[in-house]
Order: sequence, then structure tokens, then C-alpha cells
Amino acid sequence: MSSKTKQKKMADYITTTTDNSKKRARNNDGDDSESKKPKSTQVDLNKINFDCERKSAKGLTWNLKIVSWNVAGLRAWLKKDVVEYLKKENPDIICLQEIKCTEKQMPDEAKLSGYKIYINSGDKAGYSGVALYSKTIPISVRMGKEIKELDDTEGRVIEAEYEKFFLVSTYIPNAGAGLKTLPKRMKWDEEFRKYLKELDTKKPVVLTGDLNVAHEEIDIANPKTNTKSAGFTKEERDNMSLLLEQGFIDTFRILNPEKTGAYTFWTYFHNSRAKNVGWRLDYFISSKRFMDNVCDSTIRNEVLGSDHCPIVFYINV
Amino acid sequence: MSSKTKQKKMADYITTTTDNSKKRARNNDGDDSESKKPKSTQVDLNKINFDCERKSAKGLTWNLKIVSWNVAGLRAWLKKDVVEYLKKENPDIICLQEIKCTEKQMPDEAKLSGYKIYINSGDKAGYSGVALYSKTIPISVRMGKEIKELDDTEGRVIEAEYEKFFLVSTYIPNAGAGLKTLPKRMKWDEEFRKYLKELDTKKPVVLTGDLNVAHEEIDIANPKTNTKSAGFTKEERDNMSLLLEQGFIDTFRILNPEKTGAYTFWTYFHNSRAKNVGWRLDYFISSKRFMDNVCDSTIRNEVLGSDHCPIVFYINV
DNA sequence: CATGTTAAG
DNA sequence: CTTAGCATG
Repeated sequence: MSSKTKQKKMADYITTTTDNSKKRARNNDGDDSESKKPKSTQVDLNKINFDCERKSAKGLTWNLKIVSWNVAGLRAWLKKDVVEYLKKENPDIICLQEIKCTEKQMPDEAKLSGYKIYINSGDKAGYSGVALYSKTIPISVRMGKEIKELDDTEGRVIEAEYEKFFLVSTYIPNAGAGLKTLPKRMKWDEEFRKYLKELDTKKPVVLTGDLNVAHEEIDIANPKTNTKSAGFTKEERDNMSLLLEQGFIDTFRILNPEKTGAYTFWTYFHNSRAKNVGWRLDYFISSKRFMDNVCDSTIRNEVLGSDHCPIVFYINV
Repeated sequence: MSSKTKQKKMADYITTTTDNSKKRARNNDGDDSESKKPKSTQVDLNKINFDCERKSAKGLTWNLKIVSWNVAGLRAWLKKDVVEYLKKENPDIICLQEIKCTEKQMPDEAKLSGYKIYINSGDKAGYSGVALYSKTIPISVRMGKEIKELDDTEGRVIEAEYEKFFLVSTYIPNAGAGLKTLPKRMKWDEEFRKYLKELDTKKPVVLTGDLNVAHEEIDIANPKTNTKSAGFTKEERDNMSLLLEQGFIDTFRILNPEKTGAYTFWTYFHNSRAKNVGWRLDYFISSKRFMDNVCDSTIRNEVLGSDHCPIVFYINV
């Protein structure tokens, strides 16, 4: 049974695509002859296998696909043929982090038809912000600011309840240059850990997003020179360990225990991406008891659009 | 006698071109295959007549050419084939306004060989700033901050003394959105007028640059709708009249009394330049008694590079 | 609409 | 290096 047929039956019955298409009725005296083609900033998408051969522990084929992507500014990201990619990937749920815009600022091209869209954009303009796209309407949705355990004024968390699991998409605070916001991060990690522990008592949890930490040495290209860098301090790594000790699994790593060079982020400096000098900062973390539903957890390292790449989670529910 | 021969004998005996060429020795693993050609942003320069047929009142041909240009950010301006234009224009003196950079920030491409370069960059980073390029070394040069009559902390004035005249290049303060800096502008105009009056007692003065005022209705495309706009208020226009009443001449206008549609600035909005919805804000103003030396005062409205175009002054000295 | 900041990553 | 903000024009 192909994924296409599976996905077809879930899609297209709901849309939030507004049609007040912000037509730029501007004072333009017919002088737009220059047709600036932005020249494809995307790789050849035909080389990508969007399906997944792996089965769940119970031998079942996936029937739900989740994509997570730190877009580092949704408006700039949209200009890089990312919608074409998303259409081919065709996930049931899309989690975006660092959208850096409000719902009002969101261009129409971002309002993918077939998805219900939830946005938590936070207070500071142009900073942080997360979005969740879902083909099916979740049982319930909570923004970070509605979650009592969290102090989320910056648009860092969206929680969506589905029949078999909670999905939590997050953009965890960066510890900052010179680690100047490491204390804020430590506080966040603690609160977030408690929140997930509590949530996990109700129903299995799938946590995804930019956790802003490379957990182990295998998860970063230059472990030795980055022990004082935001995202690879002992403090942040230990907090990730604490989270996992609460009964959560790093799904990519458990499926690929020895795989090196598997990163989801490369700084824009020094051609890092071309050299694969990267970090694995984006994860699908699953409640241990939900692992039987997991088919695969993969990294789309070819796909361009921001300094992070998308990651893909295939499950059977 | 061609201007080329004339200019040859003045040129090339002085240069400030430093050769510590800021070579970007960067961590670049041979991945710069993309050779991004910026595609010509300039018009066809061969269509321009860089010479001037007009003679001075005494029947003499020009032997000194001055160009003035508000570049609206020298670093961005440099990317628009402007050096190619300047080489073909080949002026003896170049006055630039709104360079928005310091001497240290100035790219090497801006250090045109054959010219001595003087820079007044002011305090605020990326704001205002003027430069003067001269093939011959002036008798003396004063920056605005060295002129006692002026309070020039923003990099708005360079004064150069030549044998027969003073050249003053200026970028006059904009009255601002909602005219919120009109008081500052009024104060500046008064001080500047006094300064020029004093200077004019010593030697004839040529004032050039962005005076940030369209003097008369003929100097602006939409006089009726701009009476409350910075650059066309009664206050600013009256101050320009006061300056002229002190014994100065608007050289372009005296040579072209009825010429309409002659502008040196077009806002970037609404395709103004393509529609020639512009303002004449850039001038060559001459002491009345120096008018006998003036051959022509022209506008290079075809030449691209900023929201202003260059203006050219041909004199015999 | 364009330029050069700034803060943040 | 890149995004988005802002102030200024």
C-alpha cells in the first residue's frame, strides 16, 4: 500500500487558506518588465525518497508522517522553493520553529491548503515563534502561554493532542553568545522537563523541534572545540540526558546508534554545510512506550531553506 | 583642444590608492564556483556626451570639471558600475554625499587612482558623510567640524580651497518625516548661510551637493502636493532664496530658465524615476562674480547608482 | 523601496 | 553569514 493512497484519504477535506489574497494594488505604471526569476535555490527533489521502507516493531507500515523544520525566518524561507518540497514530502503534520513572524505577517504562500494552521508567535517582533500545520484537527491544541508549567512569552511551544499521543513542537532557548543566556536556558530546561513528565502521565508524547543541544559527541562535527559553545555545554547536554532518563527516547539515535555525520544544522559561516561541519539539534523524542509505533526517524539533509534541514518522523497509529 | 588632453596633463601624478588589498583569506574550501555576475545595473554610457560645447561668458572652453553625487550609501553604490561611469566622465573633482561609511569601511574599489581623497564621515555609524576627490591637491581643505561657524558633527561639509575659488560640498540636513527635524534644518541653514557669506569675502565660492530643497515650483514634479513635504516647505525654499540674495547663483537654472522636468532625485517609491516624478535637490551654486568662469551646469539624469543622479559643472579657471 | 544599523542566531 | 528589526531618507 503506497503512502500516497494512505495520505490522500486524510487530506484535502479541510483548509484554512484564506482567499483575501492581499493583492498589491500598487501605484505601478506597468514598469515591471524585469521578471526577476529567483533561480532555484533548492536541490533536485526527485532524488529524494519520500517514502519509508522500515516497519514498526509490530511490523506495521507507517500511516502518519510528521516533518519538523527550523525555518530561521519564515518569510525568507518561503522564497527558497520550500513549498515545492513540502508538497512532495506531503506530511500529515508540519512543525515549524523560528518563524519570526506573526499570523498577520504570514504571506499567503505559507498558508498551505489542506492544513489547519496554529501559530504561537510570541511577544518580541521578528523573534522566535512556532507554527503547527495539521491535516486533521487535533483533539485540542495548547500554546506555550496556556501551559501552566511554562513561562512561554516568546512563542516556543505548541502542544497538539491526537488520539494516540501528544505532539509537542518546541524551539528551546539558545544559550547565547558567550553563554550569556545559559541561566535562562537552564531554567527553561527544568520547567520543560517537568511539563513533559506531567504530560506523559496522560498519554504518550512525541516531542519535536529545535532542542538547541547536540546531545553526544557523535552529534556534532567538532566536539572538542565546542565545549564552551551554546548547544554543546555540559549543562545543556546533561539536561538532555535528564530528559531522556524520564522515559524518553532519541528516536534517530536509537535507530542509528553508530551513524556519524548526521546533522540537522550548519552555521552559515565558513561554508559549514558544504563541508558538513554540523550539529544535530533537531529531534523526534518519543515516550518509551510509544516506540512500538515508530517506523523511522530521518534527516533530510539535502533539503535547503534555512541553516537547519527538515527531519521526518514516520509512525503507525 | 579636447578635454581629454587637458585632463591628461592634470591627472595621474598623485594617488592615494593603498595596495593592502584586504585580501579575504577566509576558510573557503574551494566552493566558490558560483561566480555571481551582478548583471549590469548601469545604462549604456556610450550614449552620453561627456564633453560640453558651451563656452564661458568670455568665450573660453572649460578646463575644469566637477561632479557632485549623493550616493545614498557608498558601499551599495559601488556595486552598480559607477566606477565605470566615473572613469568615462573623468572629472577633476568629485564630491560625494551620504557615503554612510567611514574611511576604514571604504572598499578599495572606491579609492580611485589619480585622486587625493578627503573624507568627513561624522559620528553616527552608517549615517550622512561626505567625500571629496581631487586630482590636484587643494591649497587647503577643511572639514565641517573645523569650521567655526558650523556645528558639523554629522559629516556634512568639506571645503577645499583652489587658486581661483573655494569649493564647498555639502549634504544639508533633511527636514524629516512629519517635518520633525525642520527646526534643526532651519538652524543649519542660518549658520551655513553666514559661513558662506564670510567665505565669499575671501574668494569666490562654488557650493555643491545635496541642498535638500527644491527651490521653485519648476524644480519639482508635484509642487502642489508637496508643500508640507521635507524639501519643499516654504521655510526651506525661503532659506534658499535668502542664500541666493547674498550674491549666489543657481547655475543650472540661470542657464536653463524655463527647463521643466529637470530633476536630480527620485524617491525609490512607485517607480518615480521611470515616470520622472522627481525633485531638483542637487546644485552648483556660484558666487555671482565667478559666473564669468562658468561654461555649463548639467544633470546626468540617465546615470544610475542611487536615488540621486550626478550633476556636472564645467568651468574655466 | 533602499541603505546601513542592530540583535540574535 | 543570515534574518528581521529599526531609523533614516
